[in-house]
Amino acid sequence: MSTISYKDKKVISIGVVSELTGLSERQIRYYEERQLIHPDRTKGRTRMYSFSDVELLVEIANKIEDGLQTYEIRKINESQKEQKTISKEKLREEIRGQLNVRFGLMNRNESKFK
Amino acid sequence: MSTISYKDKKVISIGVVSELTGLSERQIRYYEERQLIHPDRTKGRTRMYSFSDVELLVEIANKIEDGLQTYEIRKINESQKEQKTISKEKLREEIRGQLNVRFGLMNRNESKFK
DNA sequence: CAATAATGTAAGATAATCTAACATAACTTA
DNA sequence: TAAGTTATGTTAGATTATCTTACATTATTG
Repeated sequence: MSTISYKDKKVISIGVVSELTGLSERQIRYYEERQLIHPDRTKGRTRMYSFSDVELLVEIANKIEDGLQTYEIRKINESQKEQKTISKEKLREEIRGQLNVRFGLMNRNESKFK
Repeated sequence: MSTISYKDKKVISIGVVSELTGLSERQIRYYEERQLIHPDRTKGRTRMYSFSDVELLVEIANKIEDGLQTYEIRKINESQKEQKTISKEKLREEIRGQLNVRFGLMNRNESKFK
């Protein structure tokens, strides 16, 4: 659990993100202002993005092209995040169920939510 | 074939690489000078590295710690690269063999080496 | 029409990187 | 042992990249 892959490591600065996405730096910073994206910062305050962020930005760009407004996109993204959490929890339950069937286990060490 | 994953995309600048590897920028540039590593460059001549490069640098650092010299490490890396090419070719042959067994095919379109 | 949204652009400041050079300690080698 | 080589540090000056803030503009929306 919680193994952080390369995809989620925030190691890319804004110039490269701009090239990868085709968005201007102005746009990328603006989407942050509208809370669609959340880069890390270095000590020097340089924004750092992950490949996941790049993917997200491309999705954002598509939605903008479709005429959506930033606050709508934020809502969508937030509800998707919820969705993901839920389905992860469901997956966990499923797995737990299967383990119980196979080994007849009760939940031991780990508390139900973590 | 030749799908380039995030791992091989050269999007990381030297400061971050330094943090990820624990090596000084001086060391990283020196290993380039000794041809152990081959970053891309932006138009502005900023060096750009991939996660694979980061992994390679960690291996290099370990070998240096073991007392190897850069030219020895380069030889090792080069022969490993050869090795990889060979084993990939072997894998290809194996697969080809299996396909032939299953479907009775001869090599059609693709020339033997590419 | 007045406000908001999305984006461009410019200016000045700061951070990050580059190259080149000099220094040095630890090895090698002739 | 003297002279070169290796690996690394450090410094300096130049250049590139990024940051923030502000002002401008066009389109959209209430």
